[in-house]
Amino acid sequence: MTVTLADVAAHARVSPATVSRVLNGNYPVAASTRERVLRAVDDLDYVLNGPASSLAAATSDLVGILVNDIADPFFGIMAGAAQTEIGGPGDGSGRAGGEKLAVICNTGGSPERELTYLTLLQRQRAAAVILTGGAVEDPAHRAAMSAKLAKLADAGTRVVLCGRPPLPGSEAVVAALAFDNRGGGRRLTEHLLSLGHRRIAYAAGPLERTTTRHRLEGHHAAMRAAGLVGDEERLTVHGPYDRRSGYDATLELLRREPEVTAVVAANDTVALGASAAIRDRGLRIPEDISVAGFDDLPFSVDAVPALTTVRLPLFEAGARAGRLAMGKETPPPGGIATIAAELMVRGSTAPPRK
Amino acid sequence: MTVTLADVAAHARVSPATVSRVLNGNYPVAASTRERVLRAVDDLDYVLNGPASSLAAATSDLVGILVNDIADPFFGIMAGAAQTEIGGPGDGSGRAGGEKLAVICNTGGSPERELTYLTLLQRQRAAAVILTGGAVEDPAHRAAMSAKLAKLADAGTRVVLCGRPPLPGSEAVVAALAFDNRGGGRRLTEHLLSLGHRRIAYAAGPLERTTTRHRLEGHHAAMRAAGLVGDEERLTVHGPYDRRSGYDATLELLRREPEVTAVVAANDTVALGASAAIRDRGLRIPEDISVAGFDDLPFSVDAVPALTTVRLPLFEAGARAGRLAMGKETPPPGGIATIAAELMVRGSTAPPRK
DNA sequence: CTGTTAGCGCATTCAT
DNA sequence: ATGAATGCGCTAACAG
Repeated sequence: MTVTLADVAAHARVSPATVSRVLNGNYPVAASTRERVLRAVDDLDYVLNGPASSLAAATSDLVGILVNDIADPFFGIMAGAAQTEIGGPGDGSGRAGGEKLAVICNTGGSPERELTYLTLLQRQRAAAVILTGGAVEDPAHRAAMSAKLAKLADAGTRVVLCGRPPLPGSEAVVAALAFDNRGGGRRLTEHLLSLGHRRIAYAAGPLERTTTRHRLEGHHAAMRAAGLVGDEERLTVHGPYDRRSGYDATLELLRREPEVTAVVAANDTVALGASAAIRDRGLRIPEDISVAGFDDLPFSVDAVPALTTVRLPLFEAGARAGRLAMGKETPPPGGIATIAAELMVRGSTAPPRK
Repeated sequence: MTVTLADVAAHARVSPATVSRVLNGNYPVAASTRERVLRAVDDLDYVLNGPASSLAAATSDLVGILVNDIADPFFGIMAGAAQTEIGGPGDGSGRAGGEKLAVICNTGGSPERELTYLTLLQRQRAAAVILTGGAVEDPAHRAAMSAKLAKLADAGTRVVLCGRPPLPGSEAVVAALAFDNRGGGRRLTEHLLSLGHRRIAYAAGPLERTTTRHRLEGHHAAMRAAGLVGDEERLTVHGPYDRRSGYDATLELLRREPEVTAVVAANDTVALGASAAIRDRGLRIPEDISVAGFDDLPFSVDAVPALTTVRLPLFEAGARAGRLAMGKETPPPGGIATIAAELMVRGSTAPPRK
């Protein structure tokens, strides 16, 4: 019923070994034979048996890309870019030659699912794994991740981090591309301070995430440098990276401190929710309250007023991670690269009212 | 170096077959033996060899989810929902039991890549495939897709369509969940007509996409019913489903017909671009020009003014597609279900100026 | 309920 | 440059 490599060999009047060599292309084969084999492949509509191939070769062409929330363009952009780089342009025939199968796995931000996906990819003998976005900081989970990544690396899987800080003590990782969340956060708050803001509230992300912590640390560093200390706890509310969270957090922050003149959000999506809350309270942006985000997602420039934020080169970082995973690019020195974050000043921030 | 099932069997003092049965759980095994085996698995830190397993069983636990553009939340939401339903809640141990590996594949809207991914999944002997979003209408590609899906189905892969109309003449498909794009498009334009609009421009999606065509047909049906005929060509501009396209299309439409009082966009993202163009031309929304979108993505309610649009239950549809792919839900009668689209009237549409 | 046996389809030695 | 033979690690009959 199903066509095998042996069928192709018979049809082309060569040995199975020759067909294998033609298909994998990593061995000299006479041009005429190759052509005969390829014609047989087309004639019989043969499709390689991936599992059999992977079993024999002890490696597969699967590449996993783990994301925290695929409904969030932050991850969609990175994952899509990585996949483009890995999948290659395709040969236009739909026949699928030596292509890797780059696949995206959505952990939903759950540490358990993250580990489960890694196990599943390990089971498939994945060629590479890319981990994107902030990591959960729980020590037990960190240890479990280190161990798992080490095992993957042992089995020949290349591990790349994208938008995630390097795991201390894990030489398993080929390369780590870390965003400068701390620096971006600091410059953003410095911008607000330079406008004259002093009472700045922060609608933060989930507590135990590296991304959350680093952005917040940058904010605090700027505040401290301006001599603004002591109100950190009161002017910070944590929540998920979604619109609703930004809305609720902002209402709570305004309740705690009605004199707030600026709200910094954990990311652009949260900033959208924050803006809605501010407007629903009858306040104007930026006249009454300034709002700032982080990431510079595509919709941010279209917010009204346009959102001041910190741009992360998500597409470029994802593409680079893809190349690193493919071994198409040499890793940065020490395996670690910090990716710059650029302040984007737009209409949502302005000097506070007198 | 690498632990095999035989090692586990030796360690647990049972036969390899018994270990296999414990791991797959689809065969009676004495509780005491099972426990012994599981302990051996943990002791040796054994991970099943997926390729070997798939080869022997002639089926894998891979499920593919194809999307046109993963950076677009329209797809991210559906894909994430499907993946949640397929991956299951996880057992919290990260050990990965009988889980399927649900993976997202980004075609970038390219027909070639769509076919390539299907071949790759076919090669992996995928358990199921979910195709999301509009299809390309080129006849050659349609034929190639039908043939490919038939082959997949032959090999035991379950095929589910989500947000994509059924492929005529393809019984390969387990179920097709189609959005009521036509009905939604019609009701949206009827809403504008009822407000008093007559000169309505349309910033459409890519020409050859089913989604584009159906939404446009709904629009035309409403216009025709109102006796507005003849200006279709002049008041329609096609482009990709992105912000930039909406911006450019709207400038062009305003150039062609300065008296336009409403712009309907192919989707919410395009509507964002359209809104920006309108504002850049010094016009107000909705006082000077009304704007409407499609999909009701999360950010649409936060646009200023909030975007009138057509809500598609993306999460629910994706989840249902996931269950269908898993065989956890019985397909709709005839394998086809139409998913209702709900008009969401918000601030971006109002009666035209006198 | 458990053990034995025989492939699954291919890549890769070795030969030639 | 090609062919023949071996085994990758597991599942699925079939016995018992």
